[in-house]
Amino acid sequence: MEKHRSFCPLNLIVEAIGDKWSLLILRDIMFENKRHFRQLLQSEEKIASNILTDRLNTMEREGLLTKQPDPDHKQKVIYSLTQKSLDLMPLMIEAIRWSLKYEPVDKVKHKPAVDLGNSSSEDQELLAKRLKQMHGI
Amino acid sequence: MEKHRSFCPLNLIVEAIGDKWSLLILRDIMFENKRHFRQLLQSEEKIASNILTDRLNTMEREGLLTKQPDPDHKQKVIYSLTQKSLDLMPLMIEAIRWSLKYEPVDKVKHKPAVDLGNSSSEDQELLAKRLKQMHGI
DNA sequence: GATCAATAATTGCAAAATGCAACTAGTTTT
DNA sequence: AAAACTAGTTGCATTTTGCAATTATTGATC
Repeated sequence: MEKHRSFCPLNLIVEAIGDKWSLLILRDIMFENKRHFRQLLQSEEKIASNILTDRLNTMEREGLLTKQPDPDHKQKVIYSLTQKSLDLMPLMIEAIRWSLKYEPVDKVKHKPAVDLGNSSSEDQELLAKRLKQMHGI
Repeated sequence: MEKHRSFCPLNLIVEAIGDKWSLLILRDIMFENKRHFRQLLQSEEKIASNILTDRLNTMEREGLLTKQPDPDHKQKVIYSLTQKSLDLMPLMIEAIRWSLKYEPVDKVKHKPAVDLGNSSSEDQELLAKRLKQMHGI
């Protein structure tokens, strides 16, 4: 099952989150406070529900997410970040910075991301702390 | 042709380099000093030649690489970094750090990458400068 | 100058990943 | 009881990737 093309750090992260959707799902959980399947389904990029299911399960298996039943709603599942996925924040911030420099980012619609790209490391620490509380890490 | 799923910075970078190979090709050019097709073909991960061709062309179109004929070797092509791809270095370093923390990196075989992950920002600046010279940026 | 090896690809076909629309079984709301 | 909502599942079409063989051109060797 578990087979790696190589044990190069860059390859390993590509294998882990280098598909077209995983990082966007984590973005929505991390920065948009989405915690339910239905919310994640409503991303701007319009992920298909079967892909979403697959990615959520894969990322759970990889330790990037945890699932728990919603106590207020028997049919809802709450998705939470782990330390492992939270630790992708620095990478995501570098990604945002790069895109801001080179890609046609909609800076109005995505002002929170822009702000994050420009935030100090203290602000990032603060956000990380807040997320850790919210996600019970 | 040019159609984006959204103009979110994270989505745009995923669209640009979020496939299974682009980042590894850039890694080989950036950190392994590979400059020719044949060298890139010999990556540890065993990329197929048609995929390599496709990614090189795509990345050239995206401004992540430039091609030039090798003056010493009429049938060789030299691939060079651009400022745009060089500016992915901070992201790659964060990626390396994350993998070192969470993935089964072979730290012996990939010592240069490990060292890069642990390097100071001064060392990174120095490397960037050296690469800029080598690639004529 | 004929042969052989190396170069950057290209081609054809198989396999895997993704996309899309409809559907499901159970749950909550009205 | 009916309607709407929940996290998925299913089936099928399209796209991307993987693999092996092949190609046209150039350079090096004999």
